[in-house]
Amino acid sequence: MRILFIHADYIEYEAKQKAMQSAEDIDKKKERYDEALVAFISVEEGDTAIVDKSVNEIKDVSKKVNVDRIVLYPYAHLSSNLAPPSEALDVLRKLESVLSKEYEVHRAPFGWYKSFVISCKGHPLSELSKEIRGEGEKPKEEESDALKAEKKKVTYWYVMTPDGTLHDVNDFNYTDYPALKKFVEYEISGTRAVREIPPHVELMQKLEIADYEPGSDSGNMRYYPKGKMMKALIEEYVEKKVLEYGAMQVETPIMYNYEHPSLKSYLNRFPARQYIVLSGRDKYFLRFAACFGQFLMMHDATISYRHLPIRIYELAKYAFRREQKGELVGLRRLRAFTMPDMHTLAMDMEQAKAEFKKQYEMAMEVLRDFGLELGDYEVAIRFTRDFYENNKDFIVSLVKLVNRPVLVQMWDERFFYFVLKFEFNFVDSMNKAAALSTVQIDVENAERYGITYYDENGEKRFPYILHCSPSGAVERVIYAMLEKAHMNAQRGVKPAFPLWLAPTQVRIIPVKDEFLGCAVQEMEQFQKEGVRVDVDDRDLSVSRKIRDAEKEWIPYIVVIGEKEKKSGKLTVRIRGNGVKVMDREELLAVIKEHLSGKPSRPLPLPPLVSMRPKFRG
RNA sequence: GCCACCGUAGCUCAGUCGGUGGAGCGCCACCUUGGUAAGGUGGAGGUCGCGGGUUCGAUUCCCGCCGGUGGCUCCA
Repeated sequence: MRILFIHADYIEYEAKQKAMQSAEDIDKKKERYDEALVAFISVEEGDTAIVDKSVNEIKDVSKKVNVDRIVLYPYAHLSSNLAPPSEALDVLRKLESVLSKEYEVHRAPFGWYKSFVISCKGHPLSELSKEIRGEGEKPKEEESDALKAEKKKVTYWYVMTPDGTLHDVNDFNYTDYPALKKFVEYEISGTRAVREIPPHVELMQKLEIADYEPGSDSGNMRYYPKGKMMKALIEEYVEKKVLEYGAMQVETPIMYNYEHPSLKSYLNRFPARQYIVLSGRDKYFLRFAACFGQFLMMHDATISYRHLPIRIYELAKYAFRREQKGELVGLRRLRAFTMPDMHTLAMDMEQAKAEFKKQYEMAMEVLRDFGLELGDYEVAIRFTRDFYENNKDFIVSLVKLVNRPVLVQMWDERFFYFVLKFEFNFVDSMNKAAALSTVQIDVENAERYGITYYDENGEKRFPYILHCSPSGAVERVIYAMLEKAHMNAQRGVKPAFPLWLAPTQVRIIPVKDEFLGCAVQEMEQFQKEGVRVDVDDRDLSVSRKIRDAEKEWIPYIVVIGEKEKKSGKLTVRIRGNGVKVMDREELLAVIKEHLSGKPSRPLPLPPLVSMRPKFRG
């Protein structure tokens, strides 16, 4: 059976004349139905056996478009393998009677030439065709171009273990890797989550990190002082990392001309997801990654094989993707986001692979410094069959580096621009996955952009290009940290940020006003050492101030009163780890150990808590 | 983009079967000077998301829009 569904504002039809002897007798020739799901149906040989299945298909579609009125419209033109009219009418009547139990069902007369007018709603689900077959029946082979293109997309899913074995995703034993299981489900079938606000959204607001900005387009956030500081630190950290790795930092424009030939052919590969900027009569699109500017720069550069590999880096601030409304969530998916983007030109596949592996290791280090360890994220490695056949050991070596099973996706033929890609994916408390770090080996864009280098013989050649974001979007890193903290809290572990990212690292609480002076003196000692420290000078009880500090996830809370003034020691409440009496130097040593090698920034808010506005509630 | 639900004080929410509203937190003032997760009293604060419609009268009912969330689709 073949069905063409149209979700219609209305359909009108009129039976004109009988098309066959066995046409139904009818009393009313003209009908009109509003707000209906119209099913144009060709009944094929043997369909009597699959009436139930067809009913379910129709119900399924009705549910998706949320209609309770169904019009069954006999339509022979969808198939060249029609059932005899008597059988067809019988099947249609059965459909009608079964569906009538739950829906308002109308059936257009069978065996008539009819005129009709239909108004299709035009949303993505409003036009849909289905072919329904019984078990064991095979579709007729028709090798259209579209089908061939579809075939290229044939993808194979596996789980690869560190010993290099490819396991069927359905047979793999996930007992020790529940998050991998969730990730695999998310990738292959999508997940169904219960209805609730994502935990990180509540946290980003409560902690005054980021918030929605109704005055802008959706997916463009505001960042409060604490959030801005965290973002800046993350950016500085990644930047330091890639510069140490050997990248050259550049800056390129955020908007590009629609008509530029290289850009045009790149854009045409993808559905329109750009922000458009009109400047006078010219049309520009906002970049969705830093590729464009860097590729155009490399196009104009003169490069020798002796220079390779060369790496250029830019913090794409912002990258813009006009994602669909329904896809935007908190900090997980945005329309404007900050993405560290590094491109490496490699002479040949060997060099590309060597770089790929180093960047993979760098990405692991980067995530670790954000407090995301192996096991907090799931690895996906994707490649073409060709690449796999020629580089099995290389791929296995990547899996060995993380020493845990990873999701593998393999395509028969290349239909993206890359032959190899990995991502580190964070799986959140709602079982949604989001890609963080990624590296890809691009075999297509050097040619598209005319990026070349001169080889030993002075011949122009196209390099391979690696795309690398060691951390993924900065906002998404914060999302992952917040979600991890939330999952910790659910397990009874106090949620916290890595010390180097905590907006306040040490809070000093004077027991009463007369110790405020001591508290401020103590604060200055910590300030001198570059620690983000503040004093809660508000007229509140000690326990109240402790409570507020805990709610801010402050790692070290120092209470100062009579005792401390006399002894010169500090009473320190260590987050999640009780209260300890220690020397200032001792505490400083612990803090400095955590901070070594990380960028630092001053306190994002006034040092006296009483001087701070509330940005939210 | 589609479907569904939601939008009341800065925040979290209650309420009005159509007659312009309330609590807790926060804020302000006063009292309290405190020892590791909420000290007390009082006060100010609202175009009930925005725009139309119905009505003598709309925060409440209807339509449209904006924003948020979930699902679908999507995710270079």
